[in-house]
Amino acid sequence: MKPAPPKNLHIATRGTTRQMNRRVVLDLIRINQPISRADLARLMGTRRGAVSVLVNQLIADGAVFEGATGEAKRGRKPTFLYMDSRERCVVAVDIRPTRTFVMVTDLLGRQLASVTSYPTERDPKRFVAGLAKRIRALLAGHRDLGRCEGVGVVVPGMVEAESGRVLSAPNLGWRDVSLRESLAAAVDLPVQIEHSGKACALAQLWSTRDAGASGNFVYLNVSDGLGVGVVLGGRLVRGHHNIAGEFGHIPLNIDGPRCGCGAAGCWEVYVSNLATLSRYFGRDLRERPFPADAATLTIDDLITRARGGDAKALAALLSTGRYLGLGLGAVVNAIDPSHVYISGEVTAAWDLIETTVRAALAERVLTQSAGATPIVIVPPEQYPRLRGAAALIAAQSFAEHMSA
Amino acid sequence: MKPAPPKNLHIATRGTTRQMNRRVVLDLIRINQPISRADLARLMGTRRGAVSVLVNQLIADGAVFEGATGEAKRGRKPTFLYMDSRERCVVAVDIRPTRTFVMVTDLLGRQLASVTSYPTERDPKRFVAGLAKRIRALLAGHRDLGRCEGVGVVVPGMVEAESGRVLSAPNLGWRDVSLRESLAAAVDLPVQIEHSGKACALAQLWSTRDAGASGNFVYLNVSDGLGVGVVLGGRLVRGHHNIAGEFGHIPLNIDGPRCGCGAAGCWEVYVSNLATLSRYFGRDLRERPFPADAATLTIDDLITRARGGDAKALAALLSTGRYLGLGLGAVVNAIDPSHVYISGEVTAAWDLIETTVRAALAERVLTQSAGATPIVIVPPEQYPRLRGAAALIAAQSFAEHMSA
DNA sequence: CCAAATTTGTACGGGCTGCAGACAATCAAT
DNA sequence: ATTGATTGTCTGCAGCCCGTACAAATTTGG
Repeated sequence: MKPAPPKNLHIATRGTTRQMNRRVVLDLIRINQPISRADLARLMGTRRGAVSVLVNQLIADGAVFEGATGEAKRGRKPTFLYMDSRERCVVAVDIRPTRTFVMVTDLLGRQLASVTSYPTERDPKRFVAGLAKRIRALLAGHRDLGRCEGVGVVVPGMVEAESGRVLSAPNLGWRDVSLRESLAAAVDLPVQIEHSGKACALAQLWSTRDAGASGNFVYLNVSDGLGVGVVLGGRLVRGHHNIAGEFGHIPLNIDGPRCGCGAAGCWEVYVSNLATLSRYFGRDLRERPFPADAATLTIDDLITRARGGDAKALAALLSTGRYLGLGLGAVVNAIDPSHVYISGEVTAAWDLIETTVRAALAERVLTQSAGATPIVIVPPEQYPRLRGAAALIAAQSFAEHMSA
Repeated sequence: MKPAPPKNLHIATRGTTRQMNRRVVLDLIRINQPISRADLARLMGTRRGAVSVLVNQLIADGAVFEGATGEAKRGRKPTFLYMDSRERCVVAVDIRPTRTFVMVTDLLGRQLASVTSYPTERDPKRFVAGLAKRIRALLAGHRDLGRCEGVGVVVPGMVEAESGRVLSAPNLGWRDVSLRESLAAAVDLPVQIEHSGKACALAQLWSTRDAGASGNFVYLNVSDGLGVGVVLGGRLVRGHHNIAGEFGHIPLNIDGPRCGCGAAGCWEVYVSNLATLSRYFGRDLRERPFPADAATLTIDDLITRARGGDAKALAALLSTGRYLGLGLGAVVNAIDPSHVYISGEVTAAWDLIETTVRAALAERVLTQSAGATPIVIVPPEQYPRLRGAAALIAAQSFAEHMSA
């Protein structure tokens, strides 16, 4: 009789050392590709012999492949190593209240075909049916992209980690929808669902150069809602029920306007696109939900008007900027990140609102250094949310090569 | 020429496995002592031979010692192992705005002598001189306690990790005080300084049974200020500048009363002891700082009055309870902890305010499960802050046995 | 064109580690 | 006294990294 399994207690066995280094090698190849065995050894501070064994094992497992030989000023030319992402693709889906976006990427999250979008069907059942139909058609039309490894989906709401059920997505009106199960059955592919903020943070973590090294950052996605993802110590913070990071629903004012989540005065209510537009139209923010059919004007239009000299538009943006900075101050106080990444439509007006944001941040922050926390804008051209969706599948496919 | 050192990149070497298991064994002995080698092997799921080697090495290093043989129903009696905390002690110091508390503990944080306290001197230089004098006298009078391993100090403010300087402690009126350096010179002992919330969380982490296993919790200390410590994945969250976890300064209302930190409407302003007392006296919270000499009434007195039927006292407490729950909702949304620990004077009235706290928490939280997050009260008899101070030294002394 | 220098990737012995099973010591129950 | 169970140790084995040496590949210098 084998002894009881060590539950949640990291005992190191003979193979643990190999596993750890295997992971490091795979990470380094992913980040620095193309790279040679000798360069890996230099980066890791080990001998070339050690990495050769690891690399050859990864090649045998199909995680890595040898490409063309590289150039060297003197001496034998190195053989470059690449992540093996050939003939495999991922479907990334971004569900938003108004429209749903679909993209095909490779295993590294690189775009392989143009992004398509269509209006979001609010009924879960019909939504799944429509999405599955589009995914099947997309893959049938692009057989050259290789085998599809899975579908990654980001939603503006909370997701249960194990089951992939959407617990609550107020902006979609969804509650307890078993999205993963039904979609997986409809497309006959592995499906991963995650909160948009968490997924964006995950993608950012993956594409960061110094992977794992002091990875303490916060990712903010400002759009219909306010999605936040937190990475601490190189790991995405999930919390006990996988609902950590909901900074969008910390209060700016507990007596403020009501939020879709049921509470009052959440940060999200002050900085979402809807909030900015409502402010422009002079409506009371308390009249939420704002009638959607009346809002033909988009945030992009608003920014254009602000640049064109519309004082009311500029004021609405600056007001959003101020609230953004105030809430950011709370986040910085709580997390003390080394960076803050922000994406979303409103970042197109960053040059207009930056000083306002920073001033508001400094107002609430406890030290000068915290007030100087670098803010990095992630431009919409990078499709951060779709990249996050792709990362969900890529990370999983990656993990398979870790333990084997 | 050795290759460059692997910067922030966890490469596993030959000895890494041993180090990891050494750590696990030491942790298990600390938590479960007294324990035998055979029981350790069962807990870890390894063979007895493996743990024997580890244990004997720890004994040789003086981290662990063999005690009396234990009892067994059948077979050979096991030899119990203990953390070697004999003839070593730690001085724990809790600096609070009104009084400073001092206690002597062993390396496990167990109280060895009665707690003493004296009024806090606000001038840093004179404070250090007075504290050093008392520590020297205390140790001279208790030579039976063995060699002092160091002095752990908790302060209500931010501390720079490397230098041990107090960056800012508004409630003490301190700013950029090099406390560790000066105190270490005055008492000629190692000194560790830390924020009270972080230290309490650290102590809680250490005394928790399942060390490291899904250690996701938040520690709240409600007293003169609001000290918060966060533990995620079994690790204390420090952040980039060691100022993470300052949830005391997230806003409940950005237009609220001014806080000592410079911002407005911080959670701390609504739930600190001063806030509760001010509410009882009917003063406007905006008149901060409250005149200290006028406040001869303590929170404990207030609670006594509330129990005696003083409706105003009860109302003040319930109001604090409501704000406590509202802020707690923000913390739970952000961190999604498995537990919340709360200590501080006001917890003596927990039976009076619990339902109010829970109702307010549920109001702001996003899921039902999050609203049911267990709240554990840490009673003042356990001296949580002093235990936290002791843990600072114990953890360090512990770490020395990890790598060697 | 050839030899020296340089770089890459591989091969082999050594040391450290955990793994598995056997063994002596110890103690209660029979 | 015998039996059976339990503890702690010991010994051979396999896995892994470390250090060194070595062949292959390529540029540089004459």
